[in-house]
Amino acid sequence: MAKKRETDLSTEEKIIEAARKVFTQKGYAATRTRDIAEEAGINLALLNYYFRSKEKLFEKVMFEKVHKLFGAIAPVLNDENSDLTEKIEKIVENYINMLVMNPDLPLFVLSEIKNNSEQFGDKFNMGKLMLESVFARQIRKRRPDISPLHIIMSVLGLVLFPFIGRPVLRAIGAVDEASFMGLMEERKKLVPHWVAAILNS
Amino acid sequence: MAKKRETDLSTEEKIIEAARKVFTQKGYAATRTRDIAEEAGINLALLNYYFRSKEKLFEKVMFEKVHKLFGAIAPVLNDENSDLTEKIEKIVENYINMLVMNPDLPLFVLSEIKNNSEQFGDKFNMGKLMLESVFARQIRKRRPDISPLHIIMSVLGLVLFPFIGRPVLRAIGAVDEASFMGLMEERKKLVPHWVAAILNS
DNA sequence: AAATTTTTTAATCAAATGATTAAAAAAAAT
DNA sequence: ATTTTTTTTAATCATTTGATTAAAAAATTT
Repeated sequence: MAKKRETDLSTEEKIIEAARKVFTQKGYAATRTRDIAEEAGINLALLNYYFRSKEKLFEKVMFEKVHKLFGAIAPVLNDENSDLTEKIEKIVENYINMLVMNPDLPLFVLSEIKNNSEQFGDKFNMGKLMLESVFARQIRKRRPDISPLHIIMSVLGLVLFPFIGRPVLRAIGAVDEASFMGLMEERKKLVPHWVAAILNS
Repeated sequence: MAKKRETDLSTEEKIIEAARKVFTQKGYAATRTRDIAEEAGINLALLNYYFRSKEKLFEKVMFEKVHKLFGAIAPVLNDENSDLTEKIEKIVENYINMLVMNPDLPLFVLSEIKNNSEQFGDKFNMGKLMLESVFARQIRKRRPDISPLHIIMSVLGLVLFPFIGRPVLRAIGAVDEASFMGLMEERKKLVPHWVAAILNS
């Protein structure tokens, strides 16, 4: 049995890096394995040698992306040592910092999940887990009169939607890249204020 | 030259109705013309007889969908006879009423625009038009200290995002169809309140 | 250095898919 | 009723695309 050489990792990493780029840019269905191979600068057969199929490669990329998207909120959900205000500040900051580096992430992940929602059914109790989290409990305590889902959807909408709508805003010439990112920086402070106002309304 | 018969419209309408359904459900790339033909209960060649190609058929559907999505906000933008509060109420109500009937619309349109943003470049000044609308002017008057884009993104985020995130919420078992729609009904009253709170914050 | 294992490639396959063609069926016009 | 036009279908094409195979090249082991 041979040891792994640097080139092994390098080639495999070149392929998956290309896959990240092309899948995120065009979606699963519109991506051709040849696109990925070309982007990685390797032969098509090599892609199937390292990963068994387009779907297997996609699953790897998708797994990463899903974790990146939900990783911004997950560690905050059950933190017993922060209050509601602090949690919201943390979620907003985590998300915007990550999304500025990965602006296409939400639209990619949400689209692919919609087209393949069965695969995410194994996380059957993730919904319950979210609604029984410390975060949800703190929301309920502050506003027993409305569903915590309303607040969660609102926070996520205020933070994620600009990135989801960004392609349209850019297409119609409403913002350029630089000013969009400037607005997102502003939103790190604005959104927590606004959510506080919502919780008091 | 022969007159058009009822069957003409009926067949053409059967095809485009099937196209609406399949394209919206699976997106352009994942849709096969055979799927549409089967859904319409007609021969594949007939699809190419009525519409010249998959792309032409898609353009027809896409045009409708884009207009449906932006039609909920467009007539309100330049209404001189309503104040900011009334406009927000109207936008929220229009949108939620329409989205309850077309929950997949936003994710579909935003995804397809992202993958084909060149085609929407002809509406080059639509961005300027939006930022010079009566609506934008009224926002600026109320809050000269922040970009009206912040408020517009926030209203749209609060209204559209729940529908964009719905596939995930359903996949993780956080809501069933009925309770989701119930929440959206509640949001018709909640979101205008919240936006008012944001504007005062 | 020789043998073995791992990596890479060129060539090719088989299935899927958008589209066309030629002919039949139906409808409309004469 | 006959002719002409329009609609529909079955069969087929050509291209694309995911995947495989057999052989070469490179690296590793012995």
